[in-house]
Amino acid sequence: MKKKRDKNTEEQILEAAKHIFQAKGMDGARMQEIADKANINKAMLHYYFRNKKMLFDAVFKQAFSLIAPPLNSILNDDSSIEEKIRNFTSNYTTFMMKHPYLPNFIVQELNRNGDFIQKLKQATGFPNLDKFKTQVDKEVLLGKLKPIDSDQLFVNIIALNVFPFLGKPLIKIFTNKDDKAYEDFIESRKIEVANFIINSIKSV
Amino acid sequence: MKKKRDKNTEEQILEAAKHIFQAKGMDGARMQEIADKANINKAMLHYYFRNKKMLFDAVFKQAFSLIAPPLNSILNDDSSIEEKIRNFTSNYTTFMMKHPYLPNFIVQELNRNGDFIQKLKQATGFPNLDKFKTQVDKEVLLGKLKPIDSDQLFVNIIALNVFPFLGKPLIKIFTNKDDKAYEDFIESRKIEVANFIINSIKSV
DNA sequence: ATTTGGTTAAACTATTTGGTTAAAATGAAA
DNA sequence: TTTCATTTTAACCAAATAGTTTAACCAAAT
Repeated sequence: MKKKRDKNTEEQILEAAKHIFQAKGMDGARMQEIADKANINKAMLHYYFRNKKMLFDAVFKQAFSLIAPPLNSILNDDSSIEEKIRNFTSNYTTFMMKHPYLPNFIVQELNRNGDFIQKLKQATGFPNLDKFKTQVDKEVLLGKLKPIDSDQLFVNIIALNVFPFLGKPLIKIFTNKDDKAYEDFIESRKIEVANFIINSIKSV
Repeated sequence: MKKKRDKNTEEQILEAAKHIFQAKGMDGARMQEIADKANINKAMLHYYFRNKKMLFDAVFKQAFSLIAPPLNSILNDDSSIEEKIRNFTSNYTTFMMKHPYLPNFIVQELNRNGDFIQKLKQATGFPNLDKFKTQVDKEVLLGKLKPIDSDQLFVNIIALNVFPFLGKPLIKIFTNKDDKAYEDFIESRKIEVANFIINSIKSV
């Protein structure tokens, strides 16, 4: 009467689903392809996750949980804005280089399916900007930073760090880079982007 | 023996296909849905465009042609880098506000289908960065700009202008904005982003 | 009026695909 | 060894979907 619950199978499915969904999206992915990748009978996908939507949600939630908490912790530590920016830029680029499909996957599916961003907001570790915003305002008041709206600054930081992964194909043709050159380019952004931002906002 | 060729039908199809493909992507779009939207028999889609792939390509090519040539002309006019940045930021944001699905559509499908970016490069009006790059290098040498790699600057400009549209759902929850607030936020970026960039790169 | 090339609609086809089912295998506990 | 819940497999199924075919339609040319 004891459950055996081969945790391994469930993980194999999730791992395979992650690959397929991230590469092809919800609509482009095929349940059979996921099953094949996991070396498992297709019925198992339904046994463990009921249907495609729920399997997808599980994958998405896991992907989002990789991104959000670290962002949250950087945003809320006790360092200065300048340190936060340098820290974030370096860490996130390093992380994204290891998970290049992630940004596109999340942005894409969020644009496609608006309602399920609401569910995410409840999740623990969902980024909270309050501290960051008051800190920016304070440093502006103290004269450490030039006047800037904290939301604008936040979006600028994210944009400069995330876009290069979203727009990889565009960047490669526009700037005539092969894969190696692109990788070097990204690598150097770990510090270049931080400098670019600090240059712009730091008081002289 | 004369052809009647109701040009209108073809345009209706393209218009409907544009809407559906941009909202749902290649995989999520349904030929029947496109036909319904165009108020036309599904067989017409195949009569005019042969198959789904070719219809999609036509839509994509048209979308890309909306984006690329204006970028090219701004990049290659005779104004200074600072003017180019202000000009581009304002014009592109205005344009994107009228076509909010466009950036996501292009980025998405380019990431999905790597090979057809090659075809685009042949198209006339494909952006050429040479003049922009030499101009940046020159202004750096003249001391007008602080030292910066022209590719990095280019990507930063694009990132700051395009990301806010790609990441609309993310921005809305992270910064707690409803649709109106988001729109105001974007509107103010028409000048804020240019200031942000100029602040960073202009020599003091 | 008839022919003719191009256009449109309706019905149809073949295949793919998400999901189901029923039976077989597995393995821990009694 | 028997029992019995849990896990796995193979065969199915119904709906959806891209694409095809065939015949009707229409406007202009003869």
